[in-house]
Amino acid sequence: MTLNAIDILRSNSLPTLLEQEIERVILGGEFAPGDHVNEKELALRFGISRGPVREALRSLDSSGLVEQVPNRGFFVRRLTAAQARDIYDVRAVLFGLAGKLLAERITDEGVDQLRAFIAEMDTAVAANDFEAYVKINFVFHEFIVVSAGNPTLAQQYMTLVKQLRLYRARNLMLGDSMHASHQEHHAMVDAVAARDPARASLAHARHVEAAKERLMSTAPNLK
Amino acid sequence: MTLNAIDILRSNSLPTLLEQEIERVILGGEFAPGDHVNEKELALRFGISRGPVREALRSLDSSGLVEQVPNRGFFVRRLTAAQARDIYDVRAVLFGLAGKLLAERITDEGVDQLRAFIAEMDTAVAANDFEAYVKINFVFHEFIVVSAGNPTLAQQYMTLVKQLRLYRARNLMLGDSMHASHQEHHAMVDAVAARDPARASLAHARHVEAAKERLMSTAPNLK
DNA sequence: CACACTACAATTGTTGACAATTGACATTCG
DNA sequence: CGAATGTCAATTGTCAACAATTGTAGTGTG
Repeated sequence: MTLNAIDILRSNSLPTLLEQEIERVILGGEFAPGDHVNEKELALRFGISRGPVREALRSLDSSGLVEQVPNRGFFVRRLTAAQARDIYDVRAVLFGLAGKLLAERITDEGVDQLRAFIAEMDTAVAANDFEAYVKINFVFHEFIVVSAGNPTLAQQYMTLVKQLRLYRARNLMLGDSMHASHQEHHAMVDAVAARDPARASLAHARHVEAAKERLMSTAPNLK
Repeated sequence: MTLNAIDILRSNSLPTLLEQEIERVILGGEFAPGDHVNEKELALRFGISRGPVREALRSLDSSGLVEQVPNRGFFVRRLTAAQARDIYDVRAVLFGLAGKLLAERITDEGVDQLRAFIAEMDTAVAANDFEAYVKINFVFHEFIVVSAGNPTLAQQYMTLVKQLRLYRARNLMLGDSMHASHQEHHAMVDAVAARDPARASLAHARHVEAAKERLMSTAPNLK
């Protein structure tokens, strides 16, 4: 089901669309953490005035992806290791809640979908296709928090996932991390399929905690 | 320690200050959920142009306090009972984490401060001074999440607390709720003072869950 | 050579103007 | 009388212009 252009404009204004586009540009790696985000260039690039660009950047500031410095402009947020750790801790409890809610409400079709994600990631792991794994992993996580049925939870969780991409972009995931990570995915889905909220909550939270430890062990610097 | 005017402007731009001011106006009850937030009037009121007002409102949109409708403007967010429940669920796990972290790192001075808050609320409860209780309660909660030492947690938690004020503004807290609420505060602080992370986590999460039940039992409508 | 000062281009912060949209009200028609 | 249409004021969305700020480069001095 696709929206036509009129419907798109009816439900989105320029700053909203811009926000998504700039977010894509930032998280896509075109900007590094700490990079200056030039309003004028962005306005030229999208063929619009600076007003809506500033509005979009304000939103991204609130989402924690950029930081505004008065009279100097917006900069892609730079995360310290300590900040990344903090974000992971919050993300872990949120994901634990998502796992619990999911186990309480999952449908048979939902379990099938989760298994399908697992199979896709199995394939990527077997082929050592890191890039494919990361993509499916993102969609898998998003599916989980959206399916948990609590929009506030999904929004807060995805905000943190995006913030962490600012940190992870600097640190490559190692192959054995991918394997370990995926073992945890199996455990998560097994718990959900068993409709065991406590086990699912624990498996989900532990997955994020383990991801934190894996990431921090490959990036020991505190600053 | 007060900043002089130059320092304030150095570290804040107009939209940032405006955001805080508009937030105060909204949460202070001047606007009801669903009310239209008129850019032009706000600009006149603060003696500035509409540009910075729009930027500030964009931020508040990202924080979930207002909602933007294309070509119609910004409206104070209206929460359904189901949405409020979702927010409470997320808030509960966050507060649980805050309690755990606090129990792990609280100082003797910190415990004294918590006890001081409790004493103040004891006084308010004994005097049936609901208004004073609500104020101290807010500061008490803020102190807890800030003292937990995880800025991401504090920011996400306070964002949810503010959002819930949009819902609670419509529902008065009853006297017995205040008494029950405060019993839970005692349990929370006892667990933290005992440096028992698991007990503190449980007490904090339960407090928010109980607050949810109290609020929902006084507002049965789902819309 | 290092530091201080000056000039200036680039950028940010804000403003007021104009075009587009919407809701409220009045008028017309069946 | 109710529904449809037209009008218009208020407001939103965006733009370009201007003032203010900042960083950089060049120059002068000890």
